[in-house]
Amino acid sequence: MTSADTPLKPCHGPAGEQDAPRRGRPRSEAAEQAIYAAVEKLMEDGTGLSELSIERIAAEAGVGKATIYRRWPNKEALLVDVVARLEEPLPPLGGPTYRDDLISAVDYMRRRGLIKRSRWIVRSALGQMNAWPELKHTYHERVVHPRREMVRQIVRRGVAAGELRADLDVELLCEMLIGPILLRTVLWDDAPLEDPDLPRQMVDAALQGIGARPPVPPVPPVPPVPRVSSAS
Amino acid sequence: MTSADTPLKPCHGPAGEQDAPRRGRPRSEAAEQAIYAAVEKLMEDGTGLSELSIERIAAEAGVGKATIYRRWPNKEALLVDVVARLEEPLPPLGGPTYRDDLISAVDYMRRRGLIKRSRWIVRSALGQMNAWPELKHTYHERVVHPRREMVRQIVRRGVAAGELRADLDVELLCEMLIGPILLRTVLWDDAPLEDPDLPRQMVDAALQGIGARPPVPPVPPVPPVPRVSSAS
DNA sequence: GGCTTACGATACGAGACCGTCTCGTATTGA
DNA sequence: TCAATACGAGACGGTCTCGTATCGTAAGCC
Repeated sequence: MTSADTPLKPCHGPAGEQDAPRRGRPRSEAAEQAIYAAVEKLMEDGTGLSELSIERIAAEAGVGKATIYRRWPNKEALLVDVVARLEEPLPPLGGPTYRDDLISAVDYMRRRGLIKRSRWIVRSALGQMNAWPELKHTYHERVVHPRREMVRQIVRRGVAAGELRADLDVELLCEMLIGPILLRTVLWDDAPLEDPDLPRQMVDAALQGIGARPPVPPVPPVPPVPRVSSAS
Repeated sequence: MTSADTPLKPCHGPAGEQDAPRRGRPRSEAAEQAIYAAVEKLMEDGTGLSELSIERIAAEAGVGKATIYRRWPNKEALLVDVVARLEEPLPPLGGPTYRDDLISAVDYMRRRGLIKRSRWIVRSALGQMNAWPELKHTYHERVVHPRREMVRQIVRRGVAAGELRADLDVELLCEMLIGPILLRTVLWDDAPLEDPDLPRQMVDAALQGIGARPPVPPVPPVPPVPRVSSAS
C-alpha cells in the first residue's frame, strides 16, 4: 500500500524485457526514446490529456502504432511509465539547519515548476486522473507522497528542536511553508519563478510572519538586537 | 478586455430570448433547469471534463439533445453559462479591521472548497481549459480575477495601515495568506475543511509566523508601536 | 540462407461523440 | 382552427480514437 514496501523501484522500461534473450530483431531503443520524447513534447505544447491519443503520439514520434502497443498494453500504462520517468530525485536533506532543508525543499518545488512537463502532469492529474486509477495511484505514490513526507519530516525536525511553533497542526505548518510556492507552480501561469532567492524569501516570510512588527532580523546571522522580547 | 468595462453582468440565460414574444410553444424553464442540474450532478459525480458529453448531459437531464442545442450552440457555450451561474458573490469587505476582512476572504475560499462543483471546476480548469479559450476566459474573468483582486485590496489596505510588512511583494503577501486554504480546497482531496475556525488560524499563523519565538499577543489589539515606517 | 522478431505504415471494426435532422406530440398565439 | 414553435426520442453522417491485424522490409541469431 504505502511506498514503504515498494521502495520506488525504477520500474522503467516497457513490459516484457527481462526474459530470455529474444531471437529475432531486437527492439529499437531509438523508437522507445522517440516515444517518450514525443509524449513529453506534446505535454510541453499544452496538449490536453484527452487530446493525447496514441495515434498522435505515434505520429509525433515517427513510429507505428504497433510499436507502441508492442511495449505497453494501453495508453494508461504508457503514461504511468512517462510519469515515473519524469521525476527527478528529491533534494538531499541534512543541511546545517532545518531552515536550510526547508529552503532546499521549496527550491526543489520551484525548479520543478519551471519544467513544463512537470506542470502539465500536475494539472492533468488534478482534473482528469479520476478516470485513470492506475495512473493516479502511480502519480500519488511516486510524486505526491514522497514530497509531502519530505516536508513533514523537516517540519517535525523543526518542531522537535523547538524552532517551529508546536501549537499548530503539522499539516498547517507544511501548508504555510509550501503553499506559496505550490500556488505559483501549479495554479498560476504567469507567476514568476526565476528568482533563485525566492525560496529563501518564502521560507523566512513564513517563519517570521507577514504582520508588521518591530523588525526582527532574518534568522541566520542573528546580530545583537537591543530590544527583542518585552515579555518572556 | 478587463472586467472593468464588463461589470460582471449576469450573462445568464441561453442565447436568443429577449426578442419579440415568440409565437408557438414557449421554451420550457423546467428543461433548462434540468440541464443545469444535470451538468452540476455530473460534476459532483467526478465526471471528467472530457467525459462530459452533450449526450450524457441530455440523458442525465431526461432531455433531448435538440433541446440543448436549441439553447447553446455547443458544449463550450453551455459550460460557460454553468460556470457563470455557479459563483456566489464575494463576501462583503469593510470589517472592523483588515484582519477581519482577511478571515472573511479565507473563509469564503473554505466554503467554496466544500462545494464539489466548485472544486470540480477549478481542477478541470487547470488541466483542460487550454483547449477551450472562451471557457477559460470566462472562468478567469468571473472567478479568478475577482478573488485575487479582493485579496489584493485587503492586503494593500493592511500594508497602507502599516499592519502588514511593506518590505515584501504584495503578491507574496497574498500567497502567504491564501496559499494554505487554496491548497486544501484545490490540491488535496482529503484535507479537512469543516472547522469554521480554520480561516482564523491560518490568517493568524501567517501574520505571526510559524517560527517559535517569545509569544507575541495575537494581532487584534495592536499595541502601540513606536517606530513603524522607516521609509515612505 | 533461413528463421524469427521488430519496424513503419496503414487498413480495419468497434464504439463514442458531435451537430443536424426527422419523427410524432404538446402547447402556445392569432 | 391553424400556423408556429417546443418537446423527448432517436436516426443519421461524419469524425475521432482505440486496439488489432496485415502488409513489405529490416535486422538480428542459427
